[in-house]
Amino acid sequence: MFKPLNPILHSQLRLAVVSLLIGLESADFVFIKEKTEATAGNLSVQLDKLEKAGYITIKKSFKGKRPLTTCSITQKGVGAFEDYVKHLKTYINK
Amino acid sequence: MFKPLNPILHSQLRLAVVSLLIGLESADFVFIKEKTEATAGNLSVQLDKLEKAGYITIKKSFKGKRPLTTCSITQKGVGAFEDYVKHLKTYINK
DNA sequence: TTATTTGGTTTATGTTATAAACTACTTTAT
DNA sequence: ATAAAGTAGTTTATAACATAAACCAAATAA
Repeated sequence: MFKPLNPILHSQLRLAVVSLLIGLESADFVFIKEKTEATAGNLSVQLDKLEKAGYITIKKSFKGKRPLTTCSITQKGVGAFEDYVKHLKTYINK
Repeated sequence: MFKPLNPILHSQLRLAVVSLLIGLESADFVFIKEKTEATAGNLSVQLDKLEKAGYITIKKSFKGKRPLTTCSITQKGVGAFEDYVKHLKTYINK
């Protein structure tokens, strides 16, 4: 009846990040921070968890002289998201 | 873009409980426990939180000689659930 | 040159979720 | 009658989580 929800995605910020990255080639730290209205600290931590779960990849580089952190969703991440949504529906469809 | 999710409902078990109670006149502790597959301890704690939030009412009585805990959703609970689902959609509709 | 801003990371703290242990009683078996 | 097992929960201890605050390194502005 109530299928277990993936705890990695059952977090407001991590879900927002994954949701944002879906359909996007990639997005950088600052962009994600602005869209999700997260604090930098929290975002840093949660991106790490998503990466460790294999749901996103994080690439570090420089834009000019400044550090640039670029994130992309992986196939595994897309699959997990779709699964999460499917399971969520067992909760929200009355 | 990403509306904040009500933290009281953004919990697997509490969401399952509210989801279950919607459309039901009432349900007792054991029934809810079975349907949600929660442990009794966790369920006890989470029902308490839902009651303190005003989302459900809890009535204690006896069925024969045994204690009976009966839960019903309140109007406030129904409203919060509907709101939660609406906000969730900002996350899950791509 | 010192102050501020940018782009983050680390750390400390409070909150949450959960299982395990416990309470209080009832029913069943001996 | 008494011990063992079952029912219906609650309380408590612990681990996981979310978050803000403090921090770091470098760049830019004053």
